[in-house]
Amino acid sequence: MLSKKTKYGIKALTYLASQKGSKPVQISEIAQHENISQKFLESILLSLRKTGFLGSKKGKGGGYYLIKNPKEVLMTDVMRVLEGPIAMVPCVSLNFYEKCDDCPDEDTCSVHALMLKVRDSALEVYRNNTLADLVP
Amino acid sequence: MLSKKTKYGIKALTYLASQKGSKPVQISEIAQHENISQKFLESILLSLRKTGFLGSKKGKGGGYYLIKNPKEVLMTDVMRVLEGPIAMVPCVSLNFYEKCDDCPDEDTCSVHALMLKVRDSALEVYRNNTLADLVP
DNA sequence: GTTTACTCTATTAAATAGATAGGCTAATTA
DNA sequence: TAATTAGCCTATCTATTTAATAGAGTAAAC
Repeated sequence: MLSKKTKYGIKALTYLASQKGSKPVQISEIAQHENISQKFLESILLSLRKTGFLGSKKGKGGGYYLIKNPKEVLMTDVMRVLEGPIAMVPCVSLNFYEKCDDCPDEDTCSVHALMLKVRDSALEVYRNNTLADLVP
Repeated sequence: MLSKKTKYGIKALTYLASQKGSKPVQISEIAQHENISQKFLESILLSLRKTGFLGSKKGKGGGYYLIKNPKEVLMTDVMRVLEGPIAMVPCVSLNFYEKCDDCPDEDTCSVHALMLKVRDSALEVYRNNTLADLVP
């Protein structure tokens, strides 16, 4: 299940990507336009700023803006920051690998084998989609 | 994240599929071989029986056994029973569709568009894998 | 009729998601 | 410089879900 954090984050990013100029957009405007709890959105945008996707400006006329060109923002990166691992199981994760404590051997594990394929197929989708592709 | 229920369920199914004869296998044997809490496994196998994947036999010499040929058990069906929807968002689910209450229009929703692609790619994997493919 | 092993209900502990509250800080504008 | 605006940060709370566990009940085999 996709978390609301990720859902809201993607919506906010595409909203920013759809802006004409590069003027900062206020949190309240994004929250209203996308039907998101403003306080919750605050924390999401903050983490997107800390991870290098967004810049911000304080005070009157302030707000958030995209740092990169939407065409250069891979959904792989967005997903990893917002949702965490793309793999459904840590033992097939590229960026968040962890060994299963119950599984004696990954090479003969049926779950491992299946989830590896699922991860690859998801990765391909995310790699082939940038933020620009999501703007309607 | 894949739930342990699904993980254990798949392991149990592949263990049963790897059996030579079609004799019932006891819960305790599966639990031991796959490092699964026996009580938890009990409830999982029960639900797999109720959904038509397994048969069971009570009393001495009893246990669980596969009802169908492993080659005819699509992972799509296994996943839906154990994990629930394959889609990461209800609004792109084939079998568990639900409208998002916050989203005014699916056709212009960026999350919807992306998750549709992810669902399709996952579906393709599950459709092209049967239980037989998972046996090492 | 005793043993075996599945069946069912109930309970509980832990983790996580989602939301909310409130004060702080920096920048703008008058 | 004072007032206002809007992002920054920390803390807390509740609901839900997951995973595990306990224990009594029931059907079949021998």
